[in-house]
Amino acid sequence: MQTGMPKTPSKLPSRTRRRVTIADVANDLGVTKSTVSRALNGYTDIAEGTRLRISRAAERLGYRPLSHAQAIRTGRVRSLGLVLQVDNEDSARPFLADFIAGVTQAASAENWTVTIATAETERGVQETLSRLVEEHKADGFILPRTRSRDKRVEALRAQNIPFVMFGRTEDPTGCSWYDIKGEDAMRAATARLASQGHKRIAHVPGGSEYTYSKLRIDGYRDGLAAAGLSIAPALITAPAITHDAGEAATRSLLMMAEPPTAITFAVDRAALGAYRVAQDLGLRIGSDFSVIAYDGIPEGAYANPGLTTFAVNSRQAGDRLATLLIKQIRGTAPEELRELAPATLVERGSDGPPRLTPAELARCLKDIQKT
Amino acid sequence: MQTGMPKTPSKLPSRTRRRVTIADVANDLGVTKSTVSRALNGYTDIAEGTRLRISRAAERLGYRPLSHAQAIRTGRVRSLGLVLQVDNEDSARPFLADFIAGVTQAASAENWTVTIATAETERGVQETLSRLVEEHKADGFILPRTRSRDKRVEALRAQNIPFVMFGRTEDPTGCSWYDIKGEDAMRAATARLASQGHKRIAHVPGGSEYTYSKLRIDGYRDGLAAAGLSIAPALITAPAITHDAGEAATRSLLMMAEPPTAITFAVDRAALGAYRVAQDLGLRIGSDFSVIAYDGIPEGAYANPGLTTFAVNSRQAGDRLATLLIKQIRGTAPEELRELAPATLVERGSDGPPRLTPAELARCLKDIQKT
DNA sequence: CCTCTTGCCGAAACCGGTTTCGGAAACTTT
DNA sequence: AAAGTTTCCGAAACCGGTTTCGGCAAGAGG
Repeated sequence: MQTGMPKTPSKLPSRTRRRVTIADVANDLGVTKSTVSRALNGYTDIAEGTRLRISRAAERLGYRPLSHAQAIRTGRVRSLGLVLQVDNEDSARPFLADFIAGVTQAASAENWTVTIATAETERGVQETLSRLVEEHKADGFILPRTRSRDKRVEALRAQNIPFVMFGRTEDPTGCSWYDIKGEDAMRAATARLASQGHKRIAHVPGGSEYTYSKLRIDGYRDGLAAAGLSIAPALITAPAITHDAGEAATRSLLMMAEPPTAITFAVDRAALGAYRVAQDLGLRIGSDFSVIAYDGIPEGAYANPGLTTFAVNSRQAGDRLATLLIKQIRGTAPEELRELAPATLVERGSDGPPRLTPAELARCLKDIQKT
Repeated sequence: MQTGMPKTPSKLPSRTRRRVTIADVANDLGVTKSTVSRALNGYTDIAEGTRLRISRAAERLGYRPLSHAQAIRTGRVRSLGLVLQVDNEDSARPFLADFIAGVTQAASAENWTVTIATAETERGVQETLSRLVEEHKADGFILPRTRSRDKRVEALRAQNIPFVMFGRTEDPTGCSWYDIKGEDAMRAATARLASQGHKRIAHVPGGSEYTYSKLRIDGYRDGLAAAGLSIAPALITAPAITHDAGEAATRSLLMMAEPPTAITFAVDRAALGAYRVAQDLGLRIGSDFSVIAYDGIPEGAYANPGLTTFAVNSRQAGDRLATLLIKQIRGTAPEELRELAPATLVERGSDGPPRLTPAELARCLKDIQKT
């Protein structure tokens, strides 16, 4: 028996033809690897002529450094990490493709890649993130859906690993973020409804664990105040981010002695729940009561009447987040990497001047109940 | 001036605390790196006792091999590549989150990761793929949306790089795939409609460049034949995969002298276009004419009446694809890695026995046109 | 003309692993 | 007891890059 046989594993991929390595480039020009490496990486102690010869030779030979070979010395894998939480409920996330497109596009532009992973639970996300960190599969992370108190943030901050948040958080020390000014959107929504003549405007907030929810409530309150309307705590319902929850919230609002003639929703999906209520009760959205929401999901366009909403540009968000993260990994201080962008109003048919006063609406609803 | 200064770059991340390397584990036990490596990688020339001591020490010290450090010797980065084409039209892909969840879950289970990238055009995909291949960012690739003649397949096959397709292709040599039996679904759809009493059943196919389109047409034809119905070429429209195209296709069918009383759509989204036609003409879907489609997008549930459709399990698809790909990378022959799965019928309200005969429907439509 | 810089590059170490090779010790076999 | 096998592990090379260190040659300054 031959002794040179491997004792077990080893099943190296049968490379069709060997890669072009840095040594090949060096040999081709009669210089050393180190010279090639420095020339290609912008060191200043290389003569301009040499640099040119080297980069041309590299080009000609089709040399591509292996990022994992570089990583072993530099500690950088040139990859961004993205861990998504995919719950069963809202796994159908329409923005996702756009968001990912934005992230990968910005990464590609710098010749970086994106390592993606998913988990179902919050804990799962946490574990997956740790695994990626431990194996150093990415140089930094993009954290979507930031919570007010976010364990991911705490973990990464403690280990001094670069990250950017999509959304803001309670304690911003050492954090970078990109976020949409949801508070401005809700303020504008309320103002718009007020100027249409609505006197009682309600708000259905999003999940209370997320920062955005609080911000949008603030915006709603500010809008009321600016319009000189009083702030009735009863007009803010329990959080609702699903169809069903939105439906329930709408019903509870219309059941009030003095129901609102307009409802702002922190989230489109919840707003679509209101359509079911309207259909059920025979009310017309946009006249009997108005709805303005936030997100800009495609279903909103197909609803009848179309949902007036503040749309966020997910692709741009992904793009900016990746860009900010790369900058941070390259050394920019996190505090300098913070961006806010506005949501854009998409005017459709779900809002308009109120046909009825709150009292009239209440009476009308009572009539409907009887039949 | 100190000479030890770097001439330019070098900005190594200030590691909080040094990683545990294989050398640390070796020193801890007084053995060599090579022993640790072989023990941890299942070589047979390591005493069982030693293996145990080593793996326990590794565990205790929290040792995690860096995959990129391994990759430099083994040529494997333990990562799956996924390049998505995100066109503007259908960037909102509801399955995507599920699909990605499936892929990443299966990858994680084997301690692999997923490298994701996107491009807008077919050429862009091609280029992105090449880049990932050249830099060896992944050991193999998952190709969604396979075309009958697919350049990605040709390129990867030529370079002998592992890949699996979501969908089938014209020339299957050296190919692995996972696919849903769309042909069976369409056959079943046609059979179902025939058994409900429909005599004229149309089909709106998907994009002709994709294999699935041809297969579904085949299924539709088989279904007609099995039901003893004649196959009229005029009942197969131009391809339609969007809302608008589906609407146009539906209109053209209803405009016929002898219109179909049932339409099968290769794609849900196109089927939703039929709803607009129905609303426009005051027809009732499910009685005036029936619709059965394929895909199982969430919007189908919200349509009125709900869209009867054959749903595909995207999550499972992603899961299986990743699993097959990993097997292939580990050495299984591609030809042995082929799987087909059925779509599952979701019965909702868009189909049912025809209220009218084709002739009556035609007359009815003519009446509507006049007014 | 001699020393001091400076510019530029080669030699060699290094990064964290894997794999080859060979040899000492233990175990069989004759 | 000698010779042949096995078992198990250490030494060292290797993978493809990056970075340090030092030295030669050319130019600057005295």
